[in-house]
Amino acid sequence: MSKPVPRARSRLRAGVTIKDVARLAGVSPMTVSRVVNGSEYVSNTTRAAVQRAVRELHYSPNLAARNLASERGERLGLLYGNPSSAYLSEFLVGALEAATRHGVQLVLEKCEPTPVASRRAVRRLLAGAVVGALLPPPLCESAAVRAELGAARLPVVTVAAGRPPAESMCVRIDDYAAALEMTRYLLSLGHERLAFIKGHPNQSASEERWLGFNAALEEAARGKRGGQPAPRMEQGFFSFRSGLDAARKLLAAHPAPTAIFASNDDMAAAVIAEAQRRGLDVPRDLTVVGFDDTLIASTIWPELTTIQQPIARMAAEAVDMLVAEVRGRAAGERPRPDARRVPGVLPTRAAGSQASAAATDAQRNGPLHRLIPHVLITRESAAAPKPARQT
Amino acid sequence: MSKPVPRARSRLRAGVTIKDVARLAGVSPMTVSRVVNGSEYVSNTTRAAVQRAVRELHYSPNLAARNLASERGERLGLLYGNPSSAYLSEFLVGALEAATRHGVQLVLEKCEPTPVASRRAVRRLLAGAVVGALLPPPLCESAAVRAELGAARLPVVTVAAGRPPAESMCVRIDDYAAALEMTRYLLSLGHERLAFIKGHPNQSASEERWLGFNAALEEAARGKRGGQPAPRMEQGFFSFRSGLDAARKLLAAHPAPTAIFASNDDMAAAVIAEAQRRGLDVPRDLTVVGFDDTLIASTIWPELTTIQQPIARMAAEAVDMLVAEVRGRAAGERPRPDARRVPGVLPTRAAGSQASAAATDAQRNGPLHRLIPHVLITRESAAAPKPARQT
DNA sequence: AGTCAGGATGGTAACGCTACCATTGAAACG
DNA sequence: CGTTTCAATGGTAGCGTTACCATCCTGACT
Repeated sequence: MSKPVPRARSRLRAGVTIKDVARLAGVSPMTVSRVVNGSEYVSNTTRAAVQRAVRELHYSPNLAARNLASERGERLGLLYGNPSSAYLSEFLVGALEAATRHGVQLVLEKCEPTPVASRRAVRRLLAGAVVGALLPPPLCESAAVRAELGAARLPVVTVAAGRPPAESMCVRIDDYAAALEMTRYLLSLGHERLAFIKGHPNQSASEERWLGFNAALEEAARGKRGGQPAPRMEQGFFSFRSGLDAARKLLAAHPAPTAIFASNDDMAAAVIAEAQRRGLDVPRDLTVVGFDDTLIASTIWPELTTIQQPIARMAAEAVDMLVAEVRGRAAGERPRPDARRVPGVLPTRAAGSQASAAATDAQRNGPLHRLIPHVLITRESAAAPKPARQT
Repeated sequence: MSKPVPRARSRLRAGVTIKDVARLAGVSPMTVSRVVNGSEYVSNTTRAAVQRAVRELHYSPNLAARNLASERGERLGLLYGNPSSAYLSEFLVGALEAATRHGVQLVLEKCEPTPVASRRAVRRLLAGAVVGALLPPPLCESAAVRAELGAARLPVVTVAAGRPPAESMCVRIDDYAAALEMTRYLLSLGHERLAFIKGHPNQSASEERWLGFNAALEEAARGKRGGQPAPRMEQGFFSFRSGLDAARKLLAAHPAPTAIFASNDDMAAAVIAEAQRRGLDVPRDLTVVGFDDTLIASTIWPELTTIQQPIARMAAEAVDMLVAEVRGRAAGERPRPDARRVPGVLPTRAAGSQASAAATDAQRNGPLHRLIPHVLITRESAAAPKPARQT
C-alpha cells in the first residue's frame, strides 16, 4: 500500500506536435489549435505566422489525440447485403470520403436479410461500439434488419430505398420521376411497343420505377387519345439471369417490342445479350435502357442508355447526416424530435462536365442520353440549440 | 503574466470507461486493460470478474484514447486508379476489415497514372498524414506513382502486380502458374485449337499469364511430339471493348478456335457476347475462360470458367504488411533491411466449401472448374529487435 | 528457513489535443 | 475620463487508455 516512487519517464517521441509549432511560431498551443481548426478569433498576422510554422515543420495534427479531446472519432456501421459490387464500391468510396472528413471510422458488416443473420450482424456492430448505421439496398428494405437496429436504438440512415419508412433519415433519388423521364425519352424516339422488366418485388424502388413508367405511358395515351397498346411487362429480380428469362419471353412475342426498359443495368445487359443471340442489332432493331445503380454497366455495354445514380455522393451525404445526428444526440438535443421530410436537390454534376461526358460517350457509342434525376434528402429538422418549449 | 485561477471542471461524461469497469470488478484500471487486451499476466479468477463487469456495463474501449496512448491509429493511403469497380469493392472490403482490426484509418485517393496526377495525389496523401500506401492495379505498374511515393519515403505495399519490383513489399497471386493450370485444364478437355487474348501491355501480369499459357502448350507439344498448331493470339487491353475486337478477329479465322483464354473476365465476357452474336453456343461450340479480378463476371455469365483471385484477402494481407512495416519503423527497426521474398500459400477457401461451391455451380451452369492459384506474399524479413551489427 | 524467480497487480505519468475559462488590451461608449 | 465590450490570446485540466516501472506475493530451490 505504500506509494511507488515516481520515476523519470522516457516514452519515445515521434512526430511533431502542436507544441513544436507553437514554440516556433512564438504563440501558445491553443492559438495553433485555433488556427488549425479555423477559429475566427485569431489575428491575421498570428495566423500567418502559425501557418508558416506548420508548413515548415510539416505538422499535421494527431487524429487520435484530437478525437480523444473533442470526443469524436465515433464508429459508424455499414450493413451491406448482396448488392452489385459496382454499387458497393462506389458507395464505399463516397462513404469513406465523408468518414475521413469527419474523422469517423467506418465498420463494415455483411448481413443476409434473414432475421437470424441480421440479429447477429447488429450484435457484432454493437460489440464494435458503432453509434449509427448506414443501410444501403437491398438491406434497407429488410424489416428484420430495421427491427434489430431499432431495438438497439441505433440511428440509421437509409440509402436509395424507393419508399423509405416515415420518420426516418434517408437519402435517395426519385425513382418514380426518373423512370417517368426515361420513358418519356423512349416515347420521344417514336417507340410504340414498349416493354418493361420489373425489379425485385421486395424492393420498393421496383414498384416506383414501374409506376413512373406507366405514368409516362398514360400521359402519352391522353395526348394521342387512346392509340397506345398496353405495355408488356415481365417480372425480374435485378439479376442478369432473371433479365435473360424476361428478355426471352418478351422477344418471343409477336410483334416483339421495339424498346425494353429494364429496371436495372444487370437486366438490361441481359436483354442485350439475348437480343444479340437472336440476331437483333442493338440499338438499331431494339432500344434497351436500364436503370442504374452502377457505372460499370454503361462501360461494358456501350449501347446502353441508363439512369445514373450519384451513388458516391449519396453515400457521403448519408454519412454526413448520420454524423450530424449522432453528434446532435451527444450534444443533448432531443433524441428524436418530430422527424419530417425535407426534399432537396443535390446537384449531381456540373452541367458542363455532364454535357461533355455525354458528348464523349455519344461520339464513342452512338446515341446516348443520360437523365439526372433529383436526389431527395430526408432529414430530421434541426433541433433548436436549447429545447425551447414553444414552436 | 499572472496565473489563471484553476477552476472546477465540468466536461460532460458520456460512455462507460475502463475505470467504471475497474470499480465494479474491484481491480485497478490496469488490470482491466490487461484483460481487454489479452495479456497473459492475469489470473483466471480476476479475468472472469473483469469480463463479467465488462459485459454488465457494456464496456467497449475508447478507440481514440487507446490509439493515443499506444501511439497507433495511423492513416494508410489507398491510391486507386481505374480498376474494375468489382475489383475495387472487394479490395475495399478486405482492406477495411484489416484496417478496423488494426485500429488504422484508410484514406482513399483517386489517381490517374500520369506524372502530374500522381504527384498531386501523393501530395494530398501526405497532407492527410498517411504513413503508408497501398497500390492495387493498375497503379502498381505506374513508374510515376512509384517514384513519387518513393520520394516521399512512404512505405508501399503492391498488390497483384505480375512482376513486382525487387526489394518491395507485395501481395500477389502467381499469374504464371494460374494461367498454366488453366491452360492444362483446357487441353485436358481435348481442345486443340486454342486462342489467347492478352491483357494490357503496360501491366506485367499480362505477360505472366501469356507465358503461363505458352508453357502449358509447350508441355503438351513435348508429350505429343509436335502435333499442336501454334496458338492464335490477339492483343487486348482488359476492357470489354478490346475483348470484343479481339474476339471478332479470332472467331473470323478458319478454322476458328474451339477455346479462347481471355486474360481477364471483362474480355471473356466480350468473347461470349460476340460468340453468341455469331450464333455459336457457349460452351458447346466454344469454350471461353477468363482470368478474374472480379467475382461479378462469373455471376453474370454463368458459363464462364475463370481463375479467381481472393482479392479481399489479398487486400487485408496487404494492410497487415503495411501496418507491420510502419510500426516496425516506428519501433526503431532498421528502415529497410535487406528485403527478400518469402513465397507463401494463403488458403483461399476451405477445401470443403470450395468443392461444394463448385458442385453447386456445376449443377446450375454445366461444366465449371475453378482453379485456386497460390498467393505469393513478399515481405521484408523481420528485423531483429535491436539492430545488432552482425548478420 | 532463507533466498530467489517470476506471476499478478497497482500507481503514475504521459499520449497530443481541445474545452473551458481567465486575462489582457484596445476600441467604443456614455 | 471611467466604463463597457469584445477580439485576441493564454493557462490549466482533463479526454480514456496504455507504457513503464514498482511492489507484493506465492512457491521453488538452495
